[in-house]
Amino acid sequence: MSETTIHDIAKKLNFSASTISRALNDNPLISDGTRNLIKKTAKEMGYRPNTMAANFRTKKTNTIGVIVPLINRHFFSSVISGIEEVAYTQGFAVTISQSNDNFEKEDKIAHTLFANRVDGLILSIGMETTTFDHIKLFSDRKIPVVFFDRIVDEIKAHKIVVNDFEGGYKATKHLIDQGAKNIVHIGGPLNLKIYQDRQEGFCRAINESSLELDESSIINTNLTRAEGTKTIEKLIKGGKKLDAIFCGNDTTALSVIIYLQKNGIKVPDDILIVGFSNEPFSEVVTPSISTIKQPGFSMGQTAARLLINQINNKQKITDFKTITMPTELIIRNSSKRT
Amino acid sequence: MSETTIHDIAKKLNFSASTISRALNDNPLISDGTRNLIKKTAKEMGYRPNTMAANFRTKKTNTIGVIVPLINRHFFSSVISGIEEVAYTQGFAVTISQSNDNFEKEDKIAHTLFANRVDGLILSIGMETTTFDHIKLFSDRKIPVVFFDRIVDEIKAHKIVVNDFEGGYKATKHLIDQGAKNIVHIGGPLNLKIYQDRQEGFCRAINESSLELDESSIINTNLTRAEGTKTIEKLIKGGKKLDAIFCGNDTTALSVIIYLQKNGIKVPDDILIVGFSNEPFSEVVTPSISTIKQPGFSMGQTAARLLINQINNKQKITDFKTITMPTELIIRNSSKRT
DNA sequence: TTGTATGCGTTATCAC
DNA sequence: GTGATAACGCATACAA
Repeated sequence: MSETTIHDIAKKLNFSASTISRALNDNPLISDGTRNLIKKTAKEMGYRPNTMAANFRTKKTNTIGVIVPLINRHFFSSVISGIEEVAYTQGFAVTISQSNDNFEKEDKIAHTLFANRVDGLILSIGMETTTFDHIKLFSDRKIPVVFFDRIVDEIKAHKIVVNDFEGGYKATKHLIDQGAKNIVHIGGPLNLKIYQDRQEGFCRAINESSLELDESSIINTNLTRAEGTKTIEKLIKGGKKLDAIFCGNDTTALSVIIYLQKNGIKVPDDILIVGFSNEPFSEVVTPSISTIKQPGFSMGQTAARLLINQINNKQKITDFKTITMPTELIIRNSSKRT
Repeated sequence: MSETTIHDIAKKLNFSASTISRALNDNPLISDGTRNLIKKTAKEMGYRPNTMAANFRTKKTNTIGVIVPLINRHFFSSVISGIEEVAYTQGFAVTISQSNDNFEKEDKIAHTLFANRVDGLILSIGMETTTFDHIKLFSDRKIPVVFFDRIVDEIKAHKIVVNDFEGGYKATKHLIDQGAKNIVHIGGPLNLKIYQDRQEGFCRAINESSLELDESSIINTNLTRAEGTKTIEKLIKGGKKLDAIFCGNDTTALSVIIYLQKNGIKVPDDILIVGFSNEPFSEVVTPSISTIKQPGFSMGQTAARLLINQINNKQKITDFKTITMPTELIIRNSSKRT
């Protein structure tokens, strides 16, 4: 019933447990003969290493903790997929949690992951998160942390982002190039840097053009489908003059398009729309949504590589880099002036 | 530098380590006074329990292992999301891996999860998997296993599936009710039981009606976008008489719709379409795609609840149940006879 | 090249 | 109620 341990093998072979341990870990001190014998016997006896015991002993879990706002979302599951792929080849397990954009949950998850002594943490913070003690828990103790997408300035760590500024700029510039004169930006909450950056990209593009930057043309929401609908409704019913909208994500773009269509306003004929993220649906809705592509999978790969490097190279890192992945403007029908 | 342990607290408070341990674990033997004192001091000293040590001692990791073919896919990420949600509320962590439908990887993942002594395993097997020693590793040692979606007959365990037969039946019946006379089924590879079942549902519905079941009306593909396009092209160019198609998944339905629209054939006016899975895009494309909803999220929840029940109730289970989650026909525009 | 001794931090079994 | 002690399975410093 009970699992065989290295002691069982030792007894059977008249070796000491340390020899068994060394042989199984390919320690070069052990002679080929005994190593082979030990490995063979271990297999015969159905030996399965108790990683828990080894972890406890070595204070290494070979586990990476991941916190995302929501697993079930294309961008995040792509990132997770990329993380898992790299982690697997490097012998790391991946423990995943979702914060649901709820600070309390994020905080609790972080503490749990810490208590489980994950070797490193990769995360994208939730929308409510404004304090970072739960992250400092890790960084203070030299446990590597890598941020992606929704990053945090206050904490020194490697960060993987897409160039949100560039994305916002490109999207807006494209609308201007299409002849839009009154462009509205429905953006995300400004406590998240990505939404700040997208918004700044928007502002820059406007300012570089001959258009006026109008405060009332920037609305910040939580970028859900419901909020998107409410926001566009308020704009339209309020008589806001607009001929183009740069939305902070595709979901918002979608809700806006649906609302407009329902109310007899044509996209792109009357109002041009650009979204952000290249969600799978954006390609196939009618009209297809112009958007900014974020390379989720390779962001995950990069994050994992960076983190594992830190885990393996114990020497402390002095210069943390922020890797900015390029964005790509995908022009589809929602923004094509006919 | 080093973490404070229960011994540090014990020394400071002149208690024994056991008392600290008991107090921290709310053992009723400890008096309220000392418990409060200990908890307060623990907090002050920044004590963080070393879960690794506790796990090692108790042989419980409070961790659930999950293996899916591909994380980055809506159905699977939904299931994972459901698993995580339940696991979190019950105090379990979730370790996730993707097999990429590769047997070797699946095997290696299973062994790693076992070595890490996960308390239970939830999985959907890969397309290449035909032997199950890597799963028996768990079941032989009474470590609970729950299968979902792609299940295995050979192993006794709880299983969560959707009723694919019922789904196929409902979809086809709906088309018949809409007045379709020549219905084609573009189905998936028959080595996977789920596609067999969907196809059987199709056949049953046809047979129960006044329509003839025509062998040439069933085409099996790998259900990719490209295959879908090729298949519908061949049908149309071949002059196949058809007024409705039941597609094995939404992706195929989408590719069929796009092809038909490009070729001046109207959906649903000329040809009715029903898909399968309720992918996010199916709701928002034009025409919106009628489909069969698979409750991924609640499948994940159910799987996690079942697994955690087994983990907590040590007594061995004799009757394993296969839970068949109901499918839901979602009627949208692609199949509404106008 | 192999063996001996020790300890990781916690919980469980006794004892008092 | 609380304390002393052992044990979980493994890896490693030190010895031989």
